[in-house]
Amino acid sequence: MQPSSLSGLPAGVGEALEAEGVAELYPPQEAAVEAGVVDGESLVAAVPTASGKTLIAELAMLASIERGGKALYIVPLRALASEKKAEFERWSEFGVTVGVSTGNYESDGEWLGSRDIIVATSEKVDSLIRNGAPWIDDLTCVVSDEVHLVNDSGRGPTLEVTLAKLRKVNTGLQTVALSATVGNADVIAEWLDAELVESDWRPIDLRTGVHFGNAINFDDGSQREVPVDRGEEQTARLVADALDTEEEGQGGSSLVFVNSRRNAESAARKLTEVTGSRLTTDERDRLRELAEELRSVSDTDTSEDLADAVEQGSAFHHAGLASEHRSLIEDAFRDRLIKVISATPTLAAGVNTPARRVVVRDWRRYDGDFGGMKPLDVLEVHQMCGRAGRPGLDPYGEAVLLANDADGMEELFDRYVWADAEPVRSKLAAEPALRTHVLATVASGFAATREGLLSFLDNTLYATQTDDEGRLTAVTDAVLDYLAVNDFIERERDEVDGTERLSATGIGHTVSRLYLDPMSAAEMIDGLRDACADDATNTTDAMPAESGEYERVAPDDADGEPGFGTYSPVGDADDDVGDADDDTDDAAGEEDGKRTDITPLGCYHLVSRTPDMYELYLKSGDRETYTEICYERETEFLGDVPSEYEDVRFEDWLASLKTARLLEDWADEVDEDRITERYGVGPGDIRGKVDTAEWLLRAAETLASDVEGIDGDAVLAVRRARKRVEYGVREPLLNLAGVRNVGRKRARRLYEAGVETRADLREADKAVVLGALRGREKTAERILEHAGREDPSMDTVDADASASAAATAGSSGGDGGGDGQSSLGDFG
DNA sequence: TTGCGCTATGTCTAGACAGCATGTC
DNA sequence: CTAGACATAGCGCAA
Repeated sequence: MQPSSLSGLPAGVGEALEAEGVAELYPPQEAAVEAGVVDGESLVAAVPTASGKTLIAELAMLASIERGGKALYIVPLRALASEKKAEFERWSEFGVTVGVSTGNYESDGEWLGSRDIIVATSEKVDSLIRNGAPWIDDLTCVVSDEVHLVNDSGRGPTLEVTLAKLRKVNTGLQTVALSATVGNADVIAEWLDAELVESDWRPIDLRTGVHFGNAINFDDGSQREVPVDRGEEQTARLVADALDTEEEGQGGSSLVFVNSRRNAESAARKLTEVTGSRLTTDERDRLRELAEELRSVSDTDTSEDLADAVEQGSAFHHAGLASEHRSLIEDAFRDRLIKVISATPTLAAGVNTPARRVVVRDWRRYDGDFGGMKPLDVLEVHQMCGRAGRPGLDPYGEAVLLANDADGMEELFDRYVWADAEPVRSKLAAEPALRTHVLATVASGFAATREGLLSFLDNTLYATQTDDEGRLTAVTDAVLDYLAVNDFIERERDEVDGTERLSATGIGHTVSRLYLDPMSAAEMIDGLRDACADDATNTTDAMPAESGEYERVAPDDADGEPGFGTYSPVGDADDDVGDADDDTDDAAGEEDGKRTDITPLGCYHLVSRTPDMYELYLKSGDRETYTEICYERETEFLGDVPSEYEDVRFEDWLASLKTARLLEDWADEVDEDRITERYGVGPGDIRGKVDTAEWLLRAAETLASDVEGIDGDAVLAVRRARKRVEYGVREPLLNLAGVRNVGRKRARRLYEAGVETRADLREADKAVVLGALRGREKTAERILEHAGREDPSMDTVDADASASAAATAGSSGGDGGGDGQSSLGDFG
């Protein structure tokens, strides 16, 4: 079937596709057309990755737009949103416009309504529905990419409920669901009233095999000789073999999947021996440049190790990397500059990074709940394998699993090579998921009674899958109780017909719109109220002692009451607790003359113990460290501190305290590398935590001003804490850090040089500013401009030496151009 | 006593969505 | 029911 033979598309689209090289539709695409995607039929396409799924979606969207409609494309990852947008923008010559909306990035509110195609994450779509985005009603076509995500217990329910809502608002909405090949695509099709196209067809052949001994044994019965010498690593040998195989003059790059960050890093280091000796001089030069760029992203060991490996043509990839690291690596890999990446599953589901050969080195991963090493899902391994085969470069892709012996090889063949992916199962009937979605469903008017709610939930995948109707009802009732107790919904019995009416309270609406887990909201409200109540009854001793030591007093009543231990301050310090270099006293706190007992640490702990913040893991020794801090700073926590004897709860509390301390360190201008070292995290983790904290603190501010019993001082305290964590600076630097292109580092340098505020920036001696910014004229000019200075030009200005010295003394190390990584507007 | 190399024991473990609008004399 | 890479402590031994 030729693209130009399709009717219903905007004029010229078929020809344009043919000009792009799509002479014939792929078989699955043809099947989709036959099933009626171009005519507005709903469709589930369960086909392998990179087999032209996107084109199926494009045909549906373009045809829908041609009929005067509007399309929504739901992506599973923020990073994919921009990738898809760029892809769809090639239709702009046919008048098709594209907009993106994710938590991160938004191509302007009102404006979205005028776009023909909108790309968004499922959570963002959910949020837009909750907030009543007007264009939702205008949708005629929705595409859900990677629908098998409904199987995920954390995020699946959101996708499920969101699709149900879209279809409810918009009867006759064309639903196109793109899925990996899963065990029960038919059930998904049944749920969505859609036609089903299922296929294993791939445009680039994929050979899957298992390496054992001296050869890879492929699923098609062929073998490839890859002898492993004694003392040599299987992985290294396979990567070398791919590189040495010249196909059309190209050595093939590889992707190695491993099961932990540490393994990813150590594998990358080992693989430098393979890649380093196979580089041209030109590649070496370009890699050195890339390495410098990577180093300047962040002053951490992770950054350094990554750059060292990259200089040799090898890289690692995991969520501890900063996002700038990740995209630099991905781009360089696509450009074939980097020869091998060893990665955790980040890369399996993320942006498109095909390789000639994929090596699945580890097929088991630690899982605490499982109690050991758990075999990966078949679906996950298939996704990894699916990354093999670069379109236009490789005649076929190779995916290789590793076995140590014949038995192992047989097991891998049975378990993964021959196996079909697991069926997808809805995870909706769980309290955390329903807590959020029941509230949102009631708040945004999709249901007004318990029965209405249950009948709405009948439109979900869960309902079409389950044979146990009772379970969903039971969990829903439990959740309704929870929401009512916490004052998020109201239940009123109608005197006439006896039905129970459900409605969201004011605060319930707010929680729904803020996209908070109601439990997070409840925790934050309780904590802040508690602090304000203490404040009112206890104004004189509410002041936290600056350096006081606290000694725990065991609960005085040993009866069965599950109460909390009581703690009281003790005047005399008898030992030296805490790092000397780590004083967190915040002199600036007193500057406004009004002391509130809500400290940043208190705020950070409050949001850290919320279910919306995922926990940092307590390592050995952490228990003691943080128990100690818990007593030392007992007065700062908002709400009750659980007793040390209440094991599980206390453990969670300490884990949250660890997160809170990380945030506090960040807000105290502790160097990034100190933080990564101290908490055992990567630069990417810090950014993630900071972002989440920022979001939750902002939500806490909104809640606090909406709710009874929380005073204005508390709101201000939360705001201050939020700004400090947002910019990563102490109080006095807040003003400076608000200037674009001034992050925590530049703000500190300017401050040390005597430029203390935005206003100073406009008045200050340019030589001083330039000195503080280490002589970088362009940076200085941009900053002055953003500060509102009339004449930002730095021509004829010489850097002031003493300012430069003061600035350097203030911060450690860190050269390279990309400093100030905490500022959003930074560029390379 | 010092230094070395070995083994027993202990430690640690993937990923990632959301909101929101800034400041000024 | 289930792991494995790596670091560190602890030990025996030889010089």
